[in-house]
Amino acid sequence: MFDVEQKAIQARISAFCQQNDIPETELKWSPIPFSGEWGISVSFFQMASNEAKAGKSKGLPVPQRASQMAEQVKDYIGAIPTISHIEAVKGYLNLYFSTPEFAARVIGTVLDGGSRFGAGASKGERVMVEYAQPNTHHSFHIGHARNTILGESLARIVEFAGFETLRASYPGDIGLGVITVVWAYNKFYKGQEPAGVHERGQWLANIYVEATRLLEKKDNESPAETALREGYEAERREMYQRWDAGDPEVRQLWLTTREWSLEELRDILGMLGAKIDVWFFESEVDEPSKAIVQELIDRDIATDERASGGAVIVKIDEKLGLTKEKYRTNVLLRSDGTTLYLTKDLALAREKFEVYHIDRSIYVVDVRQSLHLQQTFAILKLWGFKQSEKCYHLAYGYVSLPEGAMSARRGRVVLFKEVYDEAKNRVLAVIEEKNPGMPAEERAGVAHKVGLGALTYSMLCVDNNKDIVFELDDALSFDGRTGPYIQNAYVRANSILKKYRNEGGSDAELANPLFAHTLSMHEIELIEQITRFPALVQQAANEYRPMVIAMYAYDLANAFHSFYHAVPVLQAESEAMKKARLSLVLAAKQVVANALDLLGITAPEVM
RNA sequence: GCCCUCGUAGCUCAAUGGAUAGAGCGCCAGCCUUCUAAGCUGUCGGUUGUGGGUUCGAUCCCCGCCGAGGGCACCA
Repeated sequence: MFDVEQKAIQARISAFCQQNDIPETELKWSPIPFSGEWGISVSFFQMASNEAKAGKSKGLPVPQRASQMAEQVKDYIGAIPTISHIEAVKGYLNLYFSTPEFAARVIGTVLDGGSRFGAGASKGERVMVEYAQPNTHHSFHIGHARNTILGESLARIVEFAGFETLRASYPGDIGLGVITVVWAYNKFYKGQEPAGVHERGQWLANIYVEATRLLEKKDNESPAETALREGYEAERREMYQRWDAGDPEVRQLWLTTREWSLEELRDILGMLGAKIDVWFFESEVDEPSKAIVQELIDRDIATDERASGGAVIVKIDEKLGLTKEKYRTNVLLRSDGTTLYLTKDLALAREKFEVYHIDRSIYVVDVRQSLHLQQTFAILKLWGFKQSEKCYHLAYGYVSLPEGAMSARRGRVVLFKEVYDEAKNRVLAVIEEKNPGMPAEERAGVAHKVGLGALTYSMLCVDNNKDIVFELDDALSFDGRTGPYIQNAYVRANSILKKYRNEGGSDAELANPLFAHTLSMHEIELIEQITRFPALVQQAANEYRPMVIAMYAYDLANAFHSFYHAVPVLQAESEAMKKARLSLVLAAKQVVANALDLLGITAPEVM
């Protein structure tokens, strides 16, 4: 936002270096640690060090020389328009902005940009974010929620940063676990169907737990129990074979129950604000993946050991010419000719490249699959896809419970829907306590937004690589560094603006603010936070880290809350000051909304 | 055995080569007759696991050690 000033200063420093025989050094710009004023700074340590290394030392230790350079540059630069004053301190050159001009420029830019403020120019690249890969016929638990929340936020961030973005979901709709449910449903519950999308989905998940128990070998089994269990096992195996052969009856059962799961999944994705563009079903990449195997054998990438009773494998390290083991060897096709996860991921990747023409591919997948994905990318490279260089595994730590790992098979999970319902109830209780005047018809909507805001933020404010132990009270906290804290900043800004409008004010009057008054520390801090947003969007997108935005949203809200508390807006001393501050409130509200939107969080107008 | 991630305040986490390592929670003390107290202000709290190295400068980069978690061909 201050490119013009920065470049002008940079040019002056360059000239200074040439005149004084100092080797040119790339300058590192950073904000000045906040001291009640506002500006940018540049350090001279690197330059002093380079000078010494080039044998042009002026006989001073680097830190002293850096200080000296800062002093000299300060005198050399002279006055710069819109920079109010310059100081040299401890090897840094600090340039302070002329606040009235900069404040007006910043607020004007935000109000012009609106919901697009902070968005980057088009990158000319198409990126696909693959997330939301739950198995069908199972439950959508809090671990899936982390995946989906992270993926959706990342998709919003890269899109906002300037990438054309496609969101992809890859449900695991086939496999032994799925068949287990179909078998048990068919055997024990055929024809039944609970009412309600979520009730039905959870009911299916319970069937899975029950079926797993029936099929599991127990200690001290009686011969009769063993026979029964083995009978079940044979039925399940037969059902899988019939599915594989395309048996219409089994396929119909599978499709019907699958649709129940997908209905629930779509409902949950809707709640989380995730709009999936492309659905890949595991069952649909199975056949294409088999064809790939032959191609890879023909091209001598894969090794066919089936003749000797083995499988089709890829010796990845060997093919890449690596001497140290890194990607190791993996199986592409079982000895019985059936495909594996890796096989399907290859087929899927090819479809992404050839059908959707993506340049960049992001996989939001549990950290435990790191090796698998590195292997996938390595094989894609061997296969000749140059996009493999731009495949990225966004690995995130898994979510466990205080009592240990979650297990869908054992029914030891915390369901997303349960947490969501609890979140809403807790928000409703807080509304009853703090805002009893809120109309009844408004409460459900606010509870939805704030409850999900709390949960979503708790998932995003931790770096992806951290494991999370899920504690309901922590995830649904409304105080401190939380979603509701940030939403509340939005609500308070809205509240001021609402009152202003009710008193006959219009937003048009705020469009071109003049900051003629001496700005308080709180106003400056708030404006400074606002200016950081566009650069942080780019950083978050480059690093694939929604947490960057999550941290920022809190800092911004924090600056607003402090401002709100300390600085009167509608009661400002003068009309001009009131207008300027209202513009600032309007801009702050906009940026809070933009940042929250990138996190997949909606701010309510009241709470 | 090999590979990956991590180790920062009592707890949960930021800071990815720069100025005095920051927040939240918890504890303690203040602030609602004023735009929403889901808030604000203040206090307490640190040998950044450990030993070296690189650098003008290291929580950050490199090496060793200690500790925690995860992964390593016919599961996904």
